[in-house]
Amino acid sequence: MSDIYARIFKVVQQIPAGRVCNYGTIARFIGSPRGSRLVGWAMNNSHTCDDYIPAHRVVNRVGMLSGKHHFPGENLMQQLLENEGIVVIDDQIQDFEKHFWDPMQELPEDFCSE
DNA sequence: TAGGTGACATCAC
DNA sequence: CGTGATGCCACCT
Repeated sequence: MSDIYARIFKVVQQIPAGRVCNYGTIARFIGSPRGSRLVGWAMNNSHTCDDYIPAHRVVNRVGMLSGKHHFPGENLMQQLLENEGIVVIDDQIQDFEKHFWDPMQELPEDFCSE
């Protein structure tokens, strides 16, 4: 597994329940400001990681469940989020800004340097 | 080796 | 303010 994956998974795993984050922010935090697509790609391959990756807490910049179709079932992603207290309507997270979790602010500066 | 793809983001019109 | 086009990085065929 590439080191960048380790960083992505590591950061995603730090997202607390009831919080969400977007691809761009994570991409910047791990050192690939333009690699937002890599984060999504990593989520798609999150199953390759032995640890559990709460990929449902990672959405696009507007808080839309762009990747719900990649989860098993019809609306598992939405169910998981709602189960954590997040209101989701029509694949759109309500009050996204309030639930937003910023790794730059919540994690130590050197977290990505490990 | 080269070309195409993707759970995005951003700029231009 | 909405839609379209381009850039990005790593991976796969």
